[in-house]
Amino acid sequence: MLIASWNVNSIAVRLPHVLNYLKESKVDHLGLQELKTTDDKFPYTEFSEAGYSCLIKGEKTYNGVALVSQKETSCRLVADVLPGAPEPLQSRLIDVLLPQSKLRILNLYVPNGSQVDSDKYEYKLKWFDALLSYVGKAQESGEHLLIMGDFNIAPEDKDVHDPAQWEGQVLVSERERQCFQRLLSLGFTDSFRHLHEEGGVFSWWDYRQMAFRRNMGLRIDHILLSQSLLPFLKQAWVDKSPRKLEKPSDHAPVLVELDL
DNA sequence: ATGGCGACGCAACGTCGA
Repeated sequence: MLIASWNVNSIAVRLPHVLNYLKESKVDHLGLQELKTTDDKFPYTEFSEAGYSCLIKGEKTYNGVALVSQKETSCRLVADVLPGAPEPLQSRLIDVLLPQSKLRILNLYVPNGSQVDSDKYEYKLKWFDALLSYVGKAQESGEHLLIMGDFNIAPEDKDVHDPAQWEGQVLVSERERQCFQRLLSLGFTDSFRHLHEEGGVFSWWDYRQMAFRRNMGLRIDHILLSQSLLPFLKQAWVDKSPRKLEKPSDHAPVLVELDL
């Protein structure tokens, strides 16, 4: 089973890339973030014609998440709102159960945080507190749990192209990293880091400064696995190829292969 | 040099992202 997470920065603009990617990569489940569109404008038909069904939580202009799954898999929406998330409510979580494999997939778009000491930074930390509570409750179900998405947190300095330049900034700050560690402490494993020790592997590169060409990036997109899923992990990687296309998203897909 | 790029809403440029 192939599972991927991709911040597409507008599904309207990136639809051709996403459809091509499904065709080439044969992923079974693709979590999308930053749809930047409302549910009624989501391109259900195009995905359906490609053999995929979609559970989505859209929003006008900002945010928006979806789980795109091969049609033959039965999927049940568990939640599309994060209880206890701070106001204003934003579309940043979709929680889907695949009953056949007893696998629960949480697809997230964690708030960016703007700048340390901003209101948005506090929003991010509060949102993450709500997430920790939610995940704690989800664990009581006894299902396999996979948490993926754009976390907007680079867990370690080796996930940052220039740690000195980024020191203390949003996405790498100590409080954000503590949030990420607290989530791992609940019993989750960063799939990529579990299989790869090396730094310098990133999932996001700024559009400016020719950052991608110079590999000036951050690893902020992650797929976390519950302990019960870890024995099934075969591979974890970042696929940089879509970032090389014309008009790319600033993020690349991150993937896992599970022997489920 | 704190902007560079890109999407959105909307019809000029401000907001947001990371």
